[in-house]
Amino acid sequence: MHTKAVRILQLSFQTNNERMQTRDEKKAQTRKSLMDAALALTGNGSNFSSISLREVAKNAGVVPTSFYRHFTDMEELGLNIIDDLGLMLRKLMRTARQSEGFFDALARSSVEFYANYVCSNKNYFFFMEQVKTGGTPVLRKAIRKELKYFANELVLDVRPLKPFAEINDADLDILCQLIVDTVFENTIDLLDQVEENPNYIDTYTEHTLKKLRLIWLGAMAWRS
Amino acid sequence: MHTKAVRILQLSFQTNNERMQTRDEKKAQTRKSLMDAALALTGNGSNFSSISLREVAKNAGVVPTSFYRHFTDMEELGLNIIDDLGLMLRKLMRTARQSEGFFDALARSSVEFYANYVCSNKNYFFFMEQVKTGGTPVLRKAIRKELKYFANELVLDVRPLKPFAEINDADLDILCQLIVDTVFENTIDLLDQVEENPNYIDTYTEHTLKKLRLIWLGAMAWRS
DNA sequence: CCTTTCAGTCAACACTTGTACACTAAAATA
DNA sequence: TATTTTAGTGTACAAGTGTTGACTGAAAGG
Repeated sequence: MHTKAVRILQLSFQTNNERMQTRDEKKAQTRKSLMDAALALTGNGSNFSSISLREVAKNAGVVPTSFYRHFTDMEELGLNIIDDLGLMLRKLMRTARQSEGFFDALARSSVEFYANYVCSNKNYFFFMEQVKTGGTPVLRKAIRKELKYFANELVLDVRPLKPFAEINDADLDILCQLIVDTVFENTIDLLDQVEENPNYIDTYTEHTLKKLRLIWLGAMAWRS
Repeated sequence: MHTKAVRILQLSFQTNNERMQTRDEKKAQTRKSLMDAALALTGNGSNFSSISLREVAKNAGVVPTSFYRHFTDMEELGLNIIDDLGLMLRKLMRTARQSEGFFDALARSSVEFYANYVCSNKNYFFFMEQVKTGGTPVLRKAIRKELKYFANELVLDVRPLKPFAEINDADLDILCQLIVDTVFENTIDLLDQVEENPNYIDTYTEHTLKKLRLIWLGAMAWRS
C-alpha cells in the first residue's frame, strides 16, 4: 500500500516534468517517430527506397542501432506505414459514405473531401503514390491490396443503386476499379501542384468530377 | 589518294575483327550501354532513384569515372531515357493510329498492340511507371509532359469524330486525359503479373477495353 | 607525319551505409 | 527489495558511395 502511494507520487511528479509514460508507451512513441521521420523524408522529395535507415534514425532523434528494436528492415517499416495508411483510407471512406444521392451530392462531396484530406496528409499520400509503382514488389503489392479493398467497398455501396442493376458482378468490379483509379491517379499531380498554387485543389476537384460524371454516364448506358 | 586507299583497307580489316567504329560511334555505344544498364537494373526490381552511378557503370562494363564523359548525373541519364521513351511512345502511337472505326476496331487493336508493346519493352515501362510517381520532381514532370503530349494527340484524333461534336475543347482534353490515364494506370499491374502468368496480358486487355467502352459510352451521353 | 583531342583507366579521397557487439540505466516483475 | 528485462547508446568495421585529378593510347585533323 505504501509502495503504491509512493509510485503514484513519482508518477504525478514525472507527469509535471516530461509527460508520464510507461515503457510500452515510450516505445510506441519512438516507433511513431521513426515512421514519421520516414514519411517526412519522402514528403520532402526523397524517394522512400533511397532513404537510409540512418537518415530515418537521425530524423527520429535516435541512434541508428535503435532502429532494430522496432523494425528489422526499412521494408518492414514501409509495410507498417501502409497499415496505417489503410486505416486512414478506411476512415476516410466511412466518412465520405455518409452522403445522400449519387452524383451531385455523393460524388462532389466525396471528391472535395478526398482532395482536402490528401492536402492535409501530404506525406502519407506522397508515400503512397511513390510506393504504388516505385516500391519493392512486396510494398507495391501491399498498396494495391489496399486499393482493391477500397474498390470492393465501393462495389457494396453501389450495387443496390438502380442504374447498376443491369451490370453483372465482374463488370461492376471493373467499373469500381476504374472509379478508384481515376480518383487516385492524379493525386500526385494534386500534391505537386498544390505546393505552388494553393487553389489547384479546385482544378483537381473539377477535373476529377468531370471524369467521374463521364464514367457515371457510361455506366448508365452499360449492359453487361 | 593513296592515304585514302590505306584507310579503306584498315577499315575493312577492322570490320572483320570487331565491328568498325569511328570515335563518335563508339562513344554513342557506351552511352547506350549506360542507359541500358540503368534500365536493366530498374527492370530487375531496383528503384531507379536508389541505383548508384557505380552500379550502372559496372553493368555497362565501364569504369565509374567514365560515366561523367556522358552524363553529369544520374538524373541527366534519367532524362535521356525519358527522351527515348518519348520517341518510342510516339512511334507506338503512330502505328496504333492506323486503324479504322472507333470502338471494336481502333480501341481493341490499339490496346492489344499497346499491351504487347509493353511486354516486349518491359524495362522501359518499369522505368516509366516507377519514375512517374517516384522519381525526383524533375523526372516526374518530364514523364508527365510525355503523357500530356500523348493525350493532346488523342484529342486531335478524336475531335473530328461525330460523338465528340457536342463536347467543348476543355472537356475533350479531360476526356482524353482520362483515356490515356486509364490505359497507363494498370501497366505496372500488367508488368508484375505477366511475369508469373503469361496470359495475364489478355485479362489486362479485356479489362482495359471494358473501361474504355464505359468511358466511350459516357462520352456519347455527354453534353458540355 | 606530327600534333591535338578525348573516351576510358587508375588510384585516392572523404563520406555514408548496414549491422554486430558490448554496455547502461531505468522500468517491470517477482 | 532484489532481480530481470529491455529501449536506447557507443564503438567499430567492412563495404559501397560520388567525385577529384593525373594519366594513356588511339582516333581525328592539320
